[in-house]
Amino acid sequence: MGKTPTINDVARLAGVSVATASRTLTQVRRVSPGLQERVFAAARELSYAPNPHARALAQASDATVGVVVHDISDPYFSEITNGLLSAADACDRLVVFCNTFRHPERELAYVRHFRAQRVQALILAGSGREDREFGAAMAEQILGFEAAGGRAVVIGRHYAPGDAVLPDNFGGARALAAALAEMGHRRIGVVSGPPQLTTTFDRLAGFRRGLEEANVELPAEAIAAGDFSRESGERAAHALLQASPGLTAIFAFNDVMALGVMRALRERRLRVPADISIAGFDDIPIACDISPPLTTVRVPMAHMGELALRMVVEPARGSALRVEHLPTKLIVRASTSRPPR
Amino acid sequence: MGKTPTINDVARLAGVSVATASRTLTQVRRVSPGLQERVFAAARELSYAPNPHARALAQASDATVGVVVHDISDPYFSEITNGLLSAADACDRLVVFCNTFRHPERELAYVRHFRAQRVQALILAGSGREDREFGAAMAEQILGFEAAGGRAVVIGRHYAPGDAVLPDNFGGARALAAALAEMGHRRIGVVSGPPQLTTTFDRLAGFRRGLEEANVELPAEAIAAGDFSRESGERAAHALLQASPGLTAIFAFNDVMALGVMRALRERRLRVPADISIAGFDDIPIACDISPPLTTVRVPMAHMGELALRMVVEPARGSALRVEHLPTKLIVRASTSRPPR
DNA sequence: CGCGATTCGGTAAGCGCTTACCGTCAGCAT
DNA sequence: ATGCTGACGGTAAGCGCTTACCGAATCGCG
Repeated sequence: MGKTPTINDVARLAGVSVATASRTLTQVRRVSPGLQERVFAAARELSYAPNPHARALAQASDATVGVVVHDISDPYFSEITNGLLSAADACDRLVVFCNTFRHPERELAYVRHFRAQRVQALILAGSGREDREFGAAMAEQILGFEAAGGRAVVIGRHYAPGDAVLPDNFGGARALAAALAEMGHRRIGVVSGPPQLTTTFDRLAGFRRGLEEANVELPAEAIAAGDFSRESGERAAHALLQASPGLTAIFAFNDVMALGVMRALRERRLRVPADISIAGFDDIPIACDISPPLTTVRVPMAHMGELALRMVVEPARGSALRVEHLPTKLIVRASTSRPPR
Repeated sequence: MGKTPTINDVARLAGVSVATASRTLTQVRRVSPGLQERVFAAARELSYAPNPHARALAQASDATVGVVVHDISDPYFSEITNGLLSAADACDRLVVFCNTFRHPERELAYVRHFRAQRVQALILAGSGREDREFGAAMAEQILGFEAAGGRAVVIGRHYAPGDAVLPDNFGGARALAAALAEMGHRRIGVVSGPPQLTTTFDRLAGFRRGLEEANVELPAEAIAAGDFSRESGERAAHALLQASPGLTAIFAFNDVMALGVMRALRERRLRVPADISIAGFDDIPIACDISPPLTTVRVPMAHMGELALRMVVEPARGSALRVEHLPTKLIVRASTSRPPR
């Protein structure tokens, strides 16, 4: 009848015990070639698929990888996700995603959920937060998770323990500052990200450093915070130009906001880059497709995803935390040029 | 010690049997208020989290929703996914994603995987295929899944049984054809999608119909197939202009390819829309942010995702297949205008 | 050729939960 | 009062798999 076959059926058909069937199927111990063959044949004949829950229950852990993402529809995260998924496919792992919609509580809730599910690995793919309380709560979760044998990797700088994949936000922003200064810009506006994110913090610090090194000032009113969404970029640009009409360049902390900034500039009939230059961060795929193509800092997003997945899957070697620093790269395109006059 | 608490611990602490504990926690049968209270208190005190695998094993089904997507980094799918996830969050469901990278075999493999996992619900979020063999194989999987009590929803027209969420690809393309003809275009190029996808089929059919109704021809050499990627759009546009230099408009079957087309036109020093008009399909978020803003057909992607999730989660009423037809809407922006002269 | 060492199958005990089934007892009609 | 019903707790049997443990068979060596 229609029942899905169990390992018992396989064992019976192969004429062996369930132990032998299980062992051949999981390769956990040598089984003589003859029996092995019979078991495989039986499994194939029944088109047997092991019940992952039973397996997870029996061995008290689940091979899937849990991923917590801020916002999957943000190209930054889609790219990371893409890398993650292709690496997962390569090593035959299943990945479960959760979207926090940028709510810290949800982030914690999802991590707790994954712990309950006994996933083997956990990837935090959002930025970390400059928030003591949150950091402590998350650290507790992660430590508990790892204490129970789980493996955790964070993407971006977190105050959570665990292996990490870190893009060089600081260096990228610094290089961009240097480049803008070099072009002759002296009055630069910044559309930053949510202040509590470490990503925002690092990009700002890097940009500041770069400007200092070039002796360019960055007054407080030339900084407006966005939330990494297009709309926020648009709003911030208007605010910025209101407060400091003489800006010759605007740096948005991600490309998505840079798109919003561009739109704001169009509304104000400012030409890019003739009247004002604009730069973003990330180098999302469409950055080179818009007109003018966007100057930005390339973050190897897909690669970060792949790396994170591989780190989480390969066995821990020793107990040393692994931290992979990934370089970012300044990509100068047509949206920036020397300032007018 | 560090063991995670089980329902036994909760029962013991509350001074009841595991059956009572389980029943209070799952609300499956009335339990007297007094005991109920004690169980909840015990669970809270131990910060008990049920083991989802044990639960899935015991009741032979798993509350998570499996989603099969073609390419999560394609904005079309990220938007659907976003809708899916927010609906899932609202009803407290976990969602597992798989990316097929557009390989039909993987699509089948993932569906099989989800069946093995006994997920309660399955969403096929990619386009269907005009492929008899594939359709049959998929239909078999879906039927088997549903026979075992699972619920399946497809997004887009599939040859698979199951509830469906269907955007009006035909109508949208037809409306666009009418609009272009109305503007005066007579020589229109098409960058279509992968020929085996039902989405491609329907958009082409709709566009054809619209042109016929306006007495505009669509010769075979004015159609080039892409694969929904930016690069393919760029290549196809070059091919098209090579073959038919006199085109006054190009319709790309999705916005991502339209971006590629735009780039190709820029390379050829053609102005949009002064020299040539261009239109896309989907209305992905950046469609209105590029310059010129893209004329396109809006597909309610996020809404489709939400709807699919809700359909899959709410109990089946009767055995009638539910099919939700969703309208699409022509959005005319600056990338189209009347043809030159 | 005997004996310990090794290999490899099988038996059975769980993993943590749900739920069929049974027993108890209060409440009610007769 | 008695018997019946219904409500509600508990007992225990799984769900499908892994794996510790045991014992039989095989091997190599002195």
